[in-house]
Amino acid sequence: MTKTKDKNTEEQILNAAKNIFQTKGMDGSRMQEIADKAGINKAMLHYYYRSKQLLFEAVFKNAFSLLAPQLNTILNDDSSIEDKIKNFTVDYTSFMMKHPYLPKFIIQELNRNEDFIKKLKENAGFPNLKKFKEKVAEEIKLGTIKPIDADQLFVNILALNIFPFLGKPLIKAITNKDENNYKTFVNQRKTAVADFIINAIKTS
Amino acid sequence: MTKTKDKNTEEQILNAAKNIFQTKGMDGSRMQEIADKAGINKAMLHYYYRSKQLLFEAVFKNAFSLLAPQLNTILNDDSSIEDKIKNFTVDYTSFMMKHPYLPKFIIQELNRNEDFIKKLKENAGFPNLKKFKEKVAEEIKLGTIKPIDADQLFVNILALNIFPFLGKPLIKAITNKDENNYKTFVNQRKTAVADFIINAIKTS
DNA sequence: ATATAGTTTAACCACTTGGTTAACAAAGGT
DNA sequence: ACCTTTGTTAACCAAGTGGTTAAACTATAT
Repeated sequence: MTKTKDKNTEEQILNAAKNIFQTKGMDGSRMQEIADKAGINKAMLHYYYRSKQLLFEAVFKNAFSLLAPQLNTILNDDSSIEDKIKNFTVDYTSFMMKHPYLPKFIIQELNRNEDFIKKLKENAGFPNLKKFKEKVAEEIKLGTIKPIDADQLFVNILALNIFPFLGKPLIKAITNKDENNYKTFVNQRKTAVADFIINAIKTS
Repeated sequence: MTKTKDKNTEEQILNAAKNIFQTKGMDGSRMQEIADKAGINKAMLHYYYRSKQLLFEAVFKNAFSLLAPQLNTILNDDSSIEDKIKNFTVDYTSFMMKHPYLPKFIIQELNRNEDFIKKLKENAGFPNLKKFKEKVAEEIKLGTIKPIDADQLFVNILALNIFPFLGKPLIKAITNKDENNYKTFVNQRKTAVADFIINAIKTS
């Protein structure tokens, strides 16, 4: 409905496609709806992107290329585990509050087509756990954190940060929060989650 | 394709519909495909369930009625927070390993149609946090656990337990695990997650 | 046996879907 | 000016979509 003007057609289409695909998913989206939102003829979608599948892939890769760097910061920098967790939790949550559809879009579409991730894995910049694992091993040896499997720790960090954006309708219902309460709740998690994780792993 | 015989038609349809809807979602599922899997004529779907929407709702309610009791155990029993967490983590993960599509199906469809949860909320047996909150407050007062917002704790528990079933393709790719490794990984979480949470909240 | 009600099917229908086409307009180079 | 390339549109198309129908089959009661 609302069309964002003043851009060249190709970018216009990509923006509209982002909007529709990310809210409705591949299966729930219609080419006509994307064309309408872009304010152009449906044939233009095919002129620039050939098919729904290719247009979708353009949107998906674009979305994933926003998520991956978020993960890489925690994985590849040289700070302590504690700092990694603190920074990641604040940064990731702040970022996702600006792009609330991103996590569900990526998770949902990866579940729909598991082959998709294979292509992404070949890309440079795909998240790699090597350095993170070394750092965890090092800090366990130093005694600053308790023994824990690095994969488990990584998944825990991810889970605590991503889940509020995936399970929002369920959480809102169970905890009886309206949109505003929920926003406050998620904001509090920026520090609450970091504290929680650090308490769980730091040596007492 | 594979049809499970020896049941009355209505149940046959519901089983096929479960199978298709839970793997492909409402938008990605076709009535013809459900009919094929049930081994019956497509008209029978409408004979017994009137429309795709109603058939879907039958499947969804059925699925949610499996999930809700899982949550209620942790919320409504009288055991200590520590025992709640230990039991829930083992029980929930074991249950979901048998029904791996359930979490993504429910989360995805709740995101697709946020109104849906309103109907569910009216149902008796919809998860309620009252007793859990009281228990958390009590243990904080007693000093057995550190001060923490009960909603945050609840979401943390949920996140750590559910996320591995939502983000499986992503986690598998990042942690470089095949199907078998992943199964082992999730199995280890039955105790690892409980320990993690308890470490995070117990008073030192 | 025969009527009655419930069950099942093949064929059909209107509409939507992704995608194509042919004609046309705009721009750019010569 | 003229031609070629690029961008854009309305109209169209075949395949698929959820849903309906009328006829046939099955069982059960009378």
